[in-house]
Amino acid sequence: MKKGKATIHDIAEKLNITASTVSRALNDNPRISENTKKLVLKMAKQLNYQPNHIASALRSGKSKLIGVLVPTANRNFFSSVVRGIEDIANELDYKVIISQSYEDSEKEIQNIEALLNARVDGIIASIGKNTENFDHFQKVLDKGIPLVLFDRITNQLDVSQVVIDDYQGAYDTTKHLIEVGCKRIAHFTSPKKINIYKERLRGYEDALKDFGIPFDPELIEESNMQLEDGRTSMENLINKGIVFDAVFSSSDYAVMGAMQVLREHKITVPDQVKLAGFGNEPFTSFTAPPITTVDQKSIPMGRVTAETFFELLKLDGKKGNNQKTVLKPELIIRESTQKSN
Amino acid sequence: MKKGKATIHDIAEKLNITASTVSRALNDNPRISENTKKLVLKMAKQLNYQPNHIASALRSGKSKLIGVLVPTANRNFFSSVVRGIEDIANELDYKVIISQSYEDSEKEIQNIEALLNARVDGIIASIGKNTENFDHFQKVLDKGIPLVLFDRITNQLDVSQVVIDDYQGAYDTTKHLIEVGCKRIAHFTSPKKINIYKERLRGYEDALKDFGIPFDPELIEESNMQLEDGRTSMENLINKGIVFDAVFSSSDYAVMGAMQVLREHKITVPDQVKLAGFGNEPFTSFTAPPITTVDQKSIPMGRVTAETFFELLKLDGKKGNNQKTVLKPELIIRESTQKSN
DNA sequence: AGTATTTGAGCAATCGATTGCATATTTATA
DNA sequence: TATAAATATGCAATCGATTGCTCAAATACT
Repeated sequence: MKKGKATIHDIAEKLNITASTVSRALNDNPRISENTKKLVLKMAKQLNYQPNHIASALRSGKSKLIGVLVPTANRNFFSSVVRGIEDIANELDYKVIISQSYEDSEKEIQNIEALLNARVDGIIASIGKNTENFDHFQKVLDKGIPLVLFDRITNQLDVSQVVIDDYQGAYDTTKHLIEVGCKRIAHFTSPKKINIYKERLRGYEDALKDFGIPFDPELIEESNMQLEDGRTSMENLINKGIVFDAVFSSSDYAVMGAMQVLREHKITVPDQVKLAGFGNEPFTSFTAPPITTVDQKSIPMGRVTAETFFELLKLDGKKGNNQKTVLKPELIIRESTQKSN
Repeated sequence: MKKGKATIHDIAEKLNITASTVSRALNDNPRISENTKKLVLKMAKQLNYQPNHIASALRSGKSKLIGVLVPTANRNFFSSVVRGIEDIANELDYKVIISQSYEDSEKEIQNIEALLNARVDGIIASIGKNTENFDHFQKVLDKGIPLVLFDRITNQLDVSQVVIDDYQGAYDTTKHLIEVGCKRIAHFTSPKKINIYKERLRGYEDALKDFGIPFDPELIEESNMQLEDGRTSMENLINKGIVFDAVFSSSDYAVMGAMQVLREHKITVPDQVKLAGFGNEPFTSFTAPPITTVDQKSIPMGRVTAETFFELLKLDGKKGNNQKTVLKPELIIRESTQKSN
């Protein structure tokens, strides 16, 4: 078959009208009569007409593509956010290009470049952990291209953003640990510049303060927050002989590592040490015992992010006020923080 | 700023040559002198020229976009395959549009439609579990658009595909269980039409046969293979009073569920029952005990799939022989199948 | 020197849809 | 019944890059 390419011209020809009319009819332009629209639609169906988005993108300057940049699609949180974004985007007839930075600054820069080259109408991004320079994002803003950041944000950019209340999540978790009797709560955090870890640390500190528990810097372990790092952190605590009865980790992965090390040392969870993570990665519910964690409301976050994005898009380059949305996280209490007898 | 749009015309003007020459120079066309090329490249850099892929796509009919359709990007296996694909694609200056079917046939059809509408140059896909009708893929083939399937394939389509040797993986795993002393090995599988589960079942059966262990249909549990299904399957076995000393599950998720139920029943792993999964999802290494599983070589699979795809692309619609690549899986032996004393 | 080749570059059409600016036909208003 | 206003459609340029064809100049070959 000859590439079944029906164009608006073919429709026009059959109907003895012009392509402009067909184009307008298809776009439901009010200047076209209902009758003509009906005819055009019918003929379009009959010819199995498929609009050529490329042509339309070229002329209109709108590609109907959104670039989504995430550190990795492989994390439940990110893939769920993406799903939320897709839900909204697809409703509005936009497609989503996902690209992954793998927490690599260099790749992040390249990906932004590539997305712009693909002529996306805008970008939704979550910043890689190791990114400390934000010029590539600033460039996007400078070009007047809609940009929304979610979760991994920075305040070095004047940009719309959607986050959860990391402070609150951390505060609630720490409070919960205190309420189940913990007095020496270790905290795993990251030395990286991204806000989320700082906020979680702050929530932890404030909860301690509010409940009259002294903050002890010895209980803070900084790392890259992967599973292996969690193991190392836990081994550090144990080897240094530091006394602790709980760990609140800013990452589920790290707390998982900690749990492994505890088990190897025959230290029981939750009896001797209670554990809480952050992120509600699926595996936290699989483990024995299942791990208390903070749900980041990923799908709502995706939807809100997309909505914010589309509002920005509507402004069409006109500078509006940047929106900053903060979603409430949810503490998911599981066995790992069960009160000991 | 005025959308900093430098076009080939701008370059041409500055250099007092025509756009055609610029275009050819940029594409390294042999009909253009080295000298001119050098000048063009220099001016392009100077004007910060960014090629408009949309325009080029319209004219050339090549969008340099590949549509990748996966059930969910949220699974380590799929996201790793995607990563492998991206690696190769980016090297060749192609971008990847990921779209997720969420194992929903309807969404799968829509996504294929959307990808075609986005004028991707071709599609790489893994079929959703619930898909039993393949017309939408056939349509892609009929249009002469390159299509490569990986992992979740079907033999109802005449198409290039990349899989791992599921049979071998299952055979090796079963053999391993037999070698560590198991005689009553249950198998979790799916009733779905996709090949992978059938092949794994076949590998399981053949290994039993080769080692003189009778096949017992009572030991086969069919389900959708999610964590919950694994729980149910395990409960079924226990409730029916079926004797078994191992489970080989075609899914890591299901085996995880089984492990939970075993623990609840105070049945120890690996002493009383040994467990093996399939997929090498990261969490299988987190659990206590870590679970023996089969690694599906996801990144190589992605790379091979992409390579197959690009070969197809080179044929440019000319019917070549469909390639079928089978990769060797790797049995990852962990504590859950440790020989009992 | 005279014709044949090769080399380098320009012209203009094209990809398919969109859109500002007419124009023609009705309908409404004075 | 003119004239203004509204309605429905056409014309032609345009988005930016690509490409078949043509042509001039330079080089090669009897």
